[in-house]
Amino acid sequence: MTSSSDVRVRIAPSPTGDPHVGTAYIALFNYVFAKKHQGKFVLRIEDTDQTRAKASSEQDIFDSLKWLNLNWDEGPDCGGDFGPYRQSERLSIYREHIDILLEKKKAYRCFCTAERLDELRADQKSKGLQTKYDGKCRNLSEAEIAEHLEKGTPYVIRLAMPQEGTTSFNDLLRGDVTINNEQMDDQILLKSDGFPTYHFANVVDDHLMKITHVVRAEEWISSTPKHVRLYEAFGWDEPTWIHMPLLRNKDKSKISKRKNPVSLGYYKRAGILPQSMVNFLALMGWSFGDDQEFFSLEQMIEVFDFKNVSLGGPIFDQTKLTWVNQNYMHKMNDDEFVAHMRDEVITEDFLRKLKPLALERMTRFEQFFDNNSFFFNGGLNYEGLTILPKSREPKEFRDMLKGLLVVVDDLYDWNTESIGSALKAYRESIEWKPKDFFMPIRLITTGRKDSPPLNESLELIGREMVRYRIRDFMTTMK
RNA sequence: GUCUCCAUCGUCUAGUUGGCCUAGGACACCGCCCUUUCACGGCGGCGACGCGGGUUCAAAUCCCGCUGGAGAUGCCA
Repeated sequence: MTSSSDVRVRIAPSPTGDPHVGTAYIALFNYVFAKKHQGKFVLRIEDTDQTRAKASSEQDIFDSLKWLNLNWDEGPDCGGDFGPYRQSERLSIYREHIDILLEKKKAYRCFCTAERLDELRADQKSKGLQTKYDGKCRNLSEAEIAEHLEKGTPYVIRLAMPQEGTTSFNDLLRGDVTINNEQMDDQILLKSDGFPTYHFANVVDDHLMKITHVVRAEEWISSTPKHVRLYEAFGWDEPTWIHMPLLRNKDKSKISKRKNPVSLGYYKRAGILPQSMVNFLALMGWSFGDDQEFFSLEQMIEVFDFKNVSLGGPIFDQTKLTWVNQNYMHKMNDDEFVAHMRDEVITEDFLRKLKPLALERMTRFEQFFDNNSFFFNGGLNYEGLTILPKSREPKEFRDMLKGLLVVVDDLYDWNTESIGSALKAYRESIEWKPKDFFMPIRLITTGRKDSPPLNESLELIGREMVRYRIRDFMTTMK
C-alpha cells in the first residue's frame, strides 16, 4: 500500500499545434488528483514525431496551462529529479532500454520496408482480416541480422508480443479489460529515424519518472495491453490505469478542429475566463455533488474523487461554456473588470499591432471602435452582404471554402507573409479570378468591404478566429 | 471488417450498496413577472431511463442478448 504522498501523475502533450482543449481537460484531472493527494504533477513534452513537432508550440503549451492555473511541479522549464522532461533529450535513455529488450529477446529488429507493410495491410484489409504485422523478421537468424546491419538496411525495433492467450489490465473506472493476444500487433518501439514511438517512450518515461497513476483519455484503452506487455517485458510494475471519457463534437465524434474550435488560444481570444474554462471542463464527465455547478479549482480538489466520473463521452457544448463564463463575468468587481479589459481585451501589444492598419483609415478617434470592431468580435453578422460571387455556383463556392479551411489548418506559421503566399497558391491552384476569391474571404473574415489589407488583417484576427468565421459563415449558407 | 469502450431529457448530469424515482438539478428553448428598451433576475412549462429477455416481492439501478454511438486498427500522439 503506497501512502498518498507518493502519488505522481503527468500529462504528456505533443507540441504539434495550438494547445488543445483536450490537453487541458486531461491536465485538469491529473492536476486535481495530484493536489488532492499531495502528490506531484509532471509535465513531459512528447516531441518524438520529428515530422510534426513545432518549436513555438511548446511555449504555447506552457502559456495555456499557466493561463488555466494548472501548474506543474516538474517539467522542461522548471526541472525536477527525473529529467530531462523533453523526450527528444532522452534518446540515449531509450537506446539503453531498447538494448535491454533486445538482449532479453523481448524485442527484435524488423527490416521490412514501408512499401512491404503497406502491401501487407492492403492485402489483409481486402480479405477482411485484421491488419497486423506478419512477423516476417521475428525469427531472423543472427547471420541474416548481421548481413542487414552490414548493408545498412534501415530497420525498426518491434516488441515480440505473446501470440496466444490473453492480456488484461484493470482500469480504475472501468474494471478489467481483456483482449486476445492474437489481436495484438508487434508494436514498433523505435522508428527507423532512431526516435521512439509514443508507446515505448511513454512506458519507459512513466516508469523512470515513477508515475503512479496514468490518467489519460479513452482513446488509449486499446493500446494499453501493449503497454502492459512492455512493463512486463522490463519486469516493471504497472501504474494504475485511469481512462477518462473523450470530449466530443456535436455529432459525437472525437473532438476535432475541423468541427469545433479546440484551441485554448481561441477561447481566450473569444473572451472566456480561465476559471470558466476550468469549471466547465470539470463539468464534462465529473460532478461536484449536491447539484453544485460553480466551484473553484480549490473546491474541486477538496471534494475530488474519480468515483464521480461518468463514462459517457460528453459533447463539448459552447452554449453551456458561455453560460458558465457569464456567471463568472458578472461577479467581477470594478477593479477586476478594468484590469481584464486593459490586460486581456484592449492590450497595449494589440493596439501597437493595430495602429498601422487602423490609423490611416481614421479622421477622428471616435471611428476607432466602429472601424475595427471585427478585430475584437467573435462571429460576425453577414446580413445585407453579397458574398457569393456572381459567376460562381453555391456548390463550388462552398467547395472553395472547404479547401480554404484546409489551407488555414495546414499553414505552419500564421503571419502576413505566409498567409499571403498560401492564399495566392490556393487561388492559383483552383484558377479563380482574384476578385471572386479575395473579396468573399475579406467579407467573411472581416464582415465589411472597406477593411484594411487582407493578409495583415487575417494575421491579427488570428488563425482560430479566421477558421471559426469561415465555418460559421458556411453554416449560414446552409 | 476485427477488437475494445460506452449507453438517463436536444446538451451537461443526479441517481453510487436495487425500494424514499409518478426519475432530481443545470444549459438551451417556450411562456409569465419585473422593466421606458435590452440584458440581468424571479416564477412556470416542454423534455429522458435505446429495445428485448431474465433475476427479484421490487430494476434507471444486477445478468444476458440486440441495437446504437465512439475509439483503436500508423515508422501520429
